[in-house]
Amino acid sequence: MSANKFPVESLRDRKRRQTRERIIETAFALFMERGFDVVTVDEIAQRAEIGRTTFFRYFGDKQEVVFSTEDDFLRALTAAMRDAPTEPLQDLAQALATSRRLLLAICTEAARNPGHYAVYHRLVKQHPELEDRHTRKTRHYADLLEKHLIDHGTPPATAVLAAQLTVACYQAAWRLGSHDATAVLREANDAFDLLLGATAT
Amino acid sequence: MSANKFPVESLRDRKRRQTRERIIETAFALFMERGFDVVTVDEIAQRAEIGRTTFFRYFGDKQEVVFSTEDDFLRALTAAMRDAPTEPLQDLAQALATSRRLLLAICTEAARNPGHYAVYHRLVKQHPELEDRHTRKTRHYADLLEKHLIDHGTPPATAVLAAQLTVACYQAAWRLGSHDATAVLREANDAFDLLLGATAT
DNA sequence: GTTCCAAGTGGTACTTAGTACCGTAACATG
DNA sequence: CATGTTACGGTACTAAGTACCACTTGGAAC
Repeated sequence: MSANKFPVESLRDRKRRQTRERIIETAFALFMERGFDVVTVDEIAQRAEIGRTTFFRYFGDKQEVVFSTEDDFLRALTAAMRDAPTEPLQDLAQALATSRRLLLAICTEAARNPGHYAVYHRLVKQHPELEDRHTRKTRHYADLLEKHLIDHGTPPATAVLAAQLTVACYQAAWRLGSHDATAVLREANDAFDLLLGATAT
Repeated sequence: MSANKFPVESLRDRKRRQTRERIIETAFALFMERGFDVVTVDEIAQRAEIGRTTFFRYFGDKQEVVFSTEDDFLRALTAAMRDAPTEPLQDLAQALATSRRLLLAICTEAARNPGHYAVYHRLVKQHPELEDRHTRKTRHYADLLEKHLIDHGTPPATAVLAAQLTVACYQAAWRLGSHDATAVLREANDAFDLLLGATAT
């Protein structure tokens, strides 16, 4: 179950990884070229030199290809949560400070691959159905943040709100949105400052 | 184009409204009975005694039936925006107060039909693809709020954030979520109080 | 290396959502 | 009542996603 990173990647694993990457590259290229909706799975499969069936073995549906980096973000987030200090978090301000730091971990991970992020950003912004899915992802982050806060002693109502406010800052940044990951990160921080600045005064 | 409410509803209009309502009722009944994903459009059409083609004439896709009350909410929101005082809105606190009032208008409209809201709530919570669409609706509200604020002099960055924070409060209420519209309304207000309470201190 | 098992692959066939088109029926208007 | 417009339902099509099956390939044991 766990990815024991060093039992040497077998030939099978390498091939699997390669075809996965080939699918992703092919799909993104086609999507950017002609738009997500008009590109068929058949087409992606052909260009990636695999069968249609195989495509759906790697990705549950056409949209999932677009969100293929999701796992990396989740890993970054859970790692950050694991490393977070275990002080009890009582009020909204404390909760926000924590979830802000956790969100930052995700953005930082995204910034590790600026090119990919830029393409992702454009694609999602241009296709409502992809943005729907993107917000599902965001909802999931909110759930994880919320759980983390509750586990650290934040009252449920406060935790839920803090999580939602945090993703709201992220959404604001996304919306103001340059296609640049680090810019989004900066804007998210600005949003937090604005929010907490109001709090401090 | 505009619904001139009094040229007396023609026979055609009445029929149209009736079939529309019949489709909605039939669909909701089936969805609640067996789940959104397993009910086919064919089935809805048969039970509603219309052709499959007609279904898609009334609703762009299967999901749209679930969100058939959307128009009412939008009407309520735009009406509230029209009636809103035209003082200039500068800082985040002012912007939040305004968008809070506007959001309230939507919730109030929802509370006018508690039974329908309860069913809607259950359905959406049980089906991720519907929740995706639900958040698209919420995004749209955010866009409208944002525009309203900007039109009333709020600086763009502040407006975007205020709009996102507002829907965050709504989302928190939704998530804490009883199936009851008035309860959601109350919880949303609590969320605002919590948020602004931090602001005031 | 040969054998054997597990895993990955691609093809066929099926269901369903959604679109385009067309002839027909029902309403509206003079 | 005649005529134009709007709504309707059927047929046929494309594409996503699923189920199933026969085939191939990598891994491991002997």
